[in-house]
Amino acid sequence: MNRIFQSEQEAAAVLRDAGLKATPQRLAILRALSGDVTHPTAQELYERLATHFPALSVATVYNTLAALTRVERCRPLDLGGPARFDPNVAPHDHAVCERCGEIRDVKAAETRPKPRALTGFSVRRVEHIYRGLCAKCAGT
Amino acid sequence: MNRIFQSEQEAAAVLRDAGLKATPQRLAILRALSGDVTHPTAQELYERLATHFPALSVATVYNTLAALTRVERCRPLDLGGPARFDPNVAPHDHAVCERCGEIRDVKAAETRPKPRALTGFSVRRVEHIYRGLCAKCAGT
DNA sequence: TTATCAATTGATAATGAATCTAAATTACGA
DNA sequence: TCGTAATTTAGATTCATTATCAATTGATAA
Repeated sequence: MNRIFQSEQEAAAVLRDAGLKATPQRLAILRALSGDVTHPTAQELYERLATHFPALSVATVYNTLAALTRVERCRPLDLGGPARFDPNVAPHDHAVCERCGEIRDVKAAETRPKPRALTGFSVRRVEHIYRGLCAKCAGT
Repeated sequence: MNRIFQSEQEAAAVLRDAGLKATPQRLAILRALSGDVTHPTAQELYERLATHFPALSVATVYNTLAALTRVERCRPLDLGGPARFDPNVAPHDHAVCERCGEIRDVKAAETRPKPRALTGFSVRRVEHIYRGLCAKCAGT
């Protein structure tokens, strides 16, 4: 489970431990992303932060997300459309609603197929995407 | 298994049966894509065809691929980067080489987790992506 | 055949995501 | 406090994709 960084100190430590300078923009981005369950896009994060951080640039958001990814503090999701970012780096899967676009975390299925040898291909990680309708959109 | 359309007649029939006009550009695109195992991008298909079809426009390639997708004759793959198109619409998965980018079809794993009910989410289809290294890149 | 007409095409413009650039700023160890 | 490499920023740039719309064409009916 990923948690929100309560204090700047805590967030700053995370960045420094990863060998990244703890700039105010990075702190803001890290704190905004961590604990966010909605899998925001870079643009969404930017808009959310720009209000309280007028000088922030989109480029910085992209840069920071790339840095955080390198450092295993988040993970990009390619589900079609702009990349989304998941602060939960523990292995898990995703359910995507085909109507409203909601992306929900799914516990890694126990039935998760063993990364079998695919005749020559050495599997590093398996990714599962469940596509369908969320409760709301299924209208249950 | 997907096969190559030997004759234009055959390809034309496929299009008409799907309620699509059998234009020369569509025939060319359908025939180029069918039986292609490389999961080409729209751009790649365009370049391949443009040689023998100078008047072809990229827009037409995109339009046709969208039409073929609607009609279940191919399937777009979002794996990061430009969309790729798979003429194999039978359920199967993909192995993506993280070094060279090769995308290989993988028989739908028998171990494929049952689209379980995800507390409210109704799963329509499950997608698996195996990321790792292909035989060549693993340097075996 | 030929006429008709909606579907389709193609050139280009427009949009959107993401990266690059280069100059100005800044975090942080010495 | 300083020096320096890392970082930020605005804007330009690239690349993928969609939109626009006049001109063309496939399919059908006459």
